[in-house]
Amino acid sequence: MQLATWNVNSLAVRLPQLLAWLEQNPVEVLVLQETKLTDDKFPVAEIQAAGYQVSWFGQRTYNGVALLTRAPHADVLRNIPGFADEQARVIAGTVDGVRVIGAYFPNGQAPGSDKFAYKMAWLEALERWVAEELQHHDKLVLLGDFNIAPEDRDVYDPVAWAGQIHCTPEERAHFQALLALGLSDAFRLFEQPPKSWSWWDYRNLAFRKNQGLRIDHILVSQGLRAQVQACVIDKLPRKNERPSDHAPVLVTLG
DNA sequence: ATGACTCCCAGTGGGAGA
Repeated sequence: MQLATWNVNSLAVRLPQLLAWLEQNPVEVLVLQETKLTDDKFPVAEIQAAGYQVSWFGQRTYNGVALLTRAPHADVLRNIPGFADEQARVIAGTVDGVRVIGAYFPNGQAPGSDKFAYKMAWLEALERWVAEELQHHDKLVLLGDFNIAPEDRDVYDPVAWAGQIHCTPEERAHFQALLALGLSDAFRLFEQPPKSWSWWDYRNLAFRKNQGLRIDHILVSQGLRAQVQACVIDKLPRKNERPSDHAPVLVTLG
């Protein structure tokens, strides 16, 4: 069973790339972020034609998430229960006995800003909710665009990025808090190439120079950890014409 | 270098992303 996450940065623009990618990577589960589509504009027919059952939750201009599964999924939740949020950032469902939570974490913009405070509040709410979900689901995967680089080795220039958004001690403490719930960073269960990133700035020829961050993650519960066989970042879509700035991340469960 | 690119909504520019 393969699960993947991909921030597509506008599904309206990236739909052809998504369908091509799914042909090459017929994963059982895919969560999308930054669809940037209101629900009435979601391309449900195209995605169903590709062989997926899909739930979606969007808004115009910003945010927007979706859950695609080959098998039927149930118990769909949109956003974090008990956390009033005007932004469409979370979609969860259960498929093949696995609780899947796809999330587009807030960017935070800059430490000290209102958006950073929102990010902190959102992270606290997420942790409370995931802790509760873990009480009901032994097999759980939390995956998406976390907008957090957990360690300096996840940053191409950790000195320049020290204390900057995605790299602040506060954000990294929240990432550790998620791990402390019993989740494991699937990517770090394996030897990985150094300088592995999941996002590269559109500017400055950053992809060509491999200047990026690892901010898209797949966290697995203890009940799944022994089943994790591989976790990789697929850089190929970043080489497309008009690519997303993020690459998909995939995990393989045995 | 307070930039660089891309997307969106807008409308001949500006905000946001990361």
